[in-house]
Amino acid sequence: MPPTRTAVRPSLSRELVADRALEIADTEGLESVTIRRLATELGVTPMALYWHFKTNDDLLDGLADRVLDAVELPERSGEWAADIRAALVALVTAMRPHPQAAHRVAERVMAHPKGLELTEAALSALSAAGFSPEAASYLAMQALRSAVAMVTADQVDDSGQTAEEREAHLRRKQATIASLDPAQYPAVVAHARAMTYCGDPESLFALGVDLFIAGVRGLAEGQRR
Amino acid sequence: MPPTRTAVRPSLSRELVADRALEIADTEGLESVTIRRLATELGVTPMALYWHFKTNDDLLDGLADRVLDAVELPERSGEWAADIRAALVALVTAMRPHPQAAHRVAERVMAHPKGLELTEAALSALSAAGFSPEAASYLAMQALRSAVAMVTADQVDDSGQTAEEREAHLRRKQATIASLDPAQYPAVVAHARAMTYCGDPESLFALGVDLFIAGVRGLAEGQRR
DNA sequence: ACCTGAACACCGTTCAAGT
DNA sequence: ACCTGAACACCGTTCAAGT
Repeated sequence: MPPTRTAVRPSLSRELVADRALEIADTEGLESVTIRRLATELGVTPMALYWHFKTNDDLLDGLADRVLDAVELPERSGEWAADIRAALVALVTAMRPHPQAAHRVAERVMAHPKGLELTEAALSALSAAGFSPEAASYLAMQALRSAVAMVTADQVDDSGQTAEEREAHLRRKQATIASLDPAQYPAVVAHARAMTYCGDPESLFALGVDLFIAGVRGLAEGQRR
Repeated sequence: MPPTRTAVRPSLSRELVADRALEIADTEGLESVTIRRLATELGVTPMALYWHFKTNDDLLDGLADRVLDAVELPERSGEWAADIRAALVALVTAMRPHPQAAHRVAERVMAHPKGLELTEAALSALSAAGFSPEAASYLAMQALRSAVAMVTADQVDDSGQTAEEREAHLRRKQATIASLDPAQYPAVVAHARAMTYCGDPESLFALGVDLFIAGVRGLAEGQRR
């Protein structure tokens, strides 16, 4: 019965495949996203995926695009600091559920309509703040990278591992730091707990945004001094 | 004549292998650093490298450590802003020749004596600035990520390619941006040139450092208000 | 201590073919 | 349009063995 064939295995689409790939990336890391692995999970031949994606790289782009698809564009207020903050928060919010994919997402920003909207908002805000095109461009890119930094801040490194592996890694790391010579690295040893466990992710997230905004504000004041 | 055997192929060492790996990473990207490829270049069996490195991951750690080895530790001045700036500049200076390895280097900072020295300087400076252990730890890590961002700023994405490929990619990107609808993305189109070509890397580098310092200074003032 | 050789289970990708 | 099958050239890694 050919009509119910889709009940057995719904035919693939670029979005469907990319979403499955994103799930793999979230749980096991980006480098677990392979054509062959993905094909097996989708119950399909590796070659089937080549109809939807040119290469494995293209697949990873598709995965990143799914994250950008979810960006909810902020409305402009006209106040430059508020606008650039809103753009930054919008991007970070979309990326937070997918820290493992963050780097890829950043690379795709200029190739995606939502990414371009965010960049547009950032650039016009920075221009309004008085920065030259060169400075504004650099700061916009730095905002992008700050967003990646915020999103990946909890996990000490973004080597793709499962959640349990990463926790174990964190514990090992804290033990290592705590066992350092306090005479040689007093501040590091004193910060062992704070460096590895983040009690309140929300407040650190806010701190990251504030840091960037404060930096831009400081530079802007210097600029027009 | 066994004594001159070393003239044909000097015996391997962890540092020698890592340095060759770093060269490959610099010219062709991190993912071109494979055990087999490296073995071929060194005129040796793939398995020979397993004597010096446990896994391919360990090899990449070794490569990153070579970058950190070259860090020249700044002397402390006692003024916190100057001290954290000096630490940031020291790290960026060491990483700049190796942008492709920057991410890996950042991950190794807490596992390397030079990295620990930098962290020690950053944490004690941030404590002196009045930040809590949690905030200081977060800002120190953000400094690290800012450093990575600065180093990789020129190359639009860090997908490992040769220098020529990256230039071509840049040109293509500029063309793409320039061909966007100016009605929809006026600021982006206006910044097409500034976004893709960086006239003076030094000044942008300075801007990145200034941005971070200004941000920390702004937060510190808010903190003790 | 330091390196070789054979083997295994992965991987991306091309080409030709099926429906 | 959408997918299969066989094949090729890579890859990391284990195990046993050589000197």
